[in-house]
Amino acid sequence: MNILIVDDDKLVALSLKTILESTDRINVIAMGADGSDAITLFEEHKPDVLLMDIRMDKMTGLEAGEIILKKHPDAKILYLTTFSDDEYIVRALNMGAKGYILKQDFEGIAPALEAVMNGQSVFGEKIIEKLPVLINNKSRFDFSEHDINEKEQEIITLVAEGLSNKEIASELFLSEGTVRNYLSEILEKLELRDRTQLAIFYYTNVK
Amino acid sequence: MNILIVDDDKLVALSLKTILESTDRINVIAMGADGSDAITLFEEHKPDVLLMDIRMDKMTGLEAGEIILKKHPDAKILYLTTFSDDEYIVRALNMGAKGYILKQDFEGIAPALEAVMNGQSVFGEKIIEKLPVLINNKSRFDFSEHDINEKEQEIITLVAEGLSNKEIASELFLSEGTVRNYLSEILEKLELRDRTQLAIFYYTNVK
DNA sequence: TTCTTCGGATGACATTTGTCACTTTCTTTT
DNA sequence: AAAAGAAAGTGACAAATGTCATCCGAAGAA
Repeated sequence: MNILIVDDDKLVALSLKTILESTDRINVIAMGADGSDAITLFEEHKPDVLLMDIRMDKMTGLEAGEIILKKHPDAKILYLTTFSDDEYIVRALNMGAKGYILKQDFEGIAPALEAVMNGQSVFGEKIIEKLPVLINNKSRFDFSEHDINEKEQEIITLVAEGLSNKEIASELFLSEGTVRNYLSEILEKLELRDRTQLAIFYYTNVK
Repeated sequence: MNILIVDDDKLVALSLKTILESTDRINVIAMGADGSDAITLFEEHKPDVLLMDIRMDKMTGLEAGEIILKKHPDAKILYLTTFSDDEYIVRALNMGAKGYILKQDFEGIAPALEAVMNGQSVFGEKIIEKLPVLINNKSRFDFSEHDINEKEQEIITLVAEGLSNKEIASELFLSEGTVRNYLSEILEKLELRDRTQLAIFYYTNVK
């Protein structure tokens, strides 16, 4: 498997090369330092996978990627970056990049390359967590971190379905007063004012 | 790396096992045939990665995944499926699955598992192609079709931001009573009961 | 000029909601 | 057995909410 590495940080590029070449299936055929390098080196070597940084002088990895993909729609480009900017993720996805992983977990780059080689796409942990947000503005919320117990979660769900306290009570076989007490507790824990804000919270942060 | 395979098609499950065990780093510790198997076997073996089909009798892989992830948020679940249904992809992403790949390219499953093991997420080619569509497909609600005028829209927006009638009134330089009247009108038009349902409506249909 | 419409406002009313203090009952802990 | 917690409930209260009939003034339409 022939890889082209493009990164303006020589140190990063070199350590990547070292790591990747320690595996026997991967061969680094060339290295570049910016977007225009990426384009010329890609043309010259036709690597199986192009492993490229996003932020670079002269031409960013995204621009270079767009140009390369226009000419070679099957090019496999795997982005490598230090931060996870929403804009970048969307743009990379739209152009048809094969993945977007964070430099920080570079021990995992070799298998990621293997997967890309097999036609799959790979995303780093931090990246994938953002996808639900991008898709429908929903992110996952960890109830346990806010001391929200099982029963409270049920109530939150029902509030988010638009039920009244009375309806929730009969749904859960509790008295209306109890539901009110629970809800009051929930609102305090989440620092919200009323059930509407809770529903909003649910739809913007949970699920 | 210990893997749990769950698929109701014995043949598929067996060939997966064979393929995966031909690599030296992967060890299949157990196999199940439906969602409830997945849950019990997961509890019993605590596999590094759970490789699971989506469509199964009794309990689907998605339901099982949700249950497992509720108890073990760090569980690594990789879905394996024959088709690429939008609904499923979104649901899998929302729950926090580590990937979603098509059975058809099962030669690539081993590296996908490696990548997942390294904390990354892997998606099949056909799957990732759908993501941009999903991201840009935020359904938009056509207010004009429901006779919702300009002012009413403003109020809806503010309700969806969690403001009280009083706050909305001062925001819009109206009296609280007027806001109440408007809101009452809106609720009737949209056939909703209260502001919470309106907020929910907003977050599920608008934007 | 009247008539009508429309945006906005009032006031009154019944409900719903959120808060709080306190009780009961059952289960754990000590 | 006594103490300490949960889980659930009660009653009371203030505030917010939703509904309705009605009113007012300005802008158009007849």
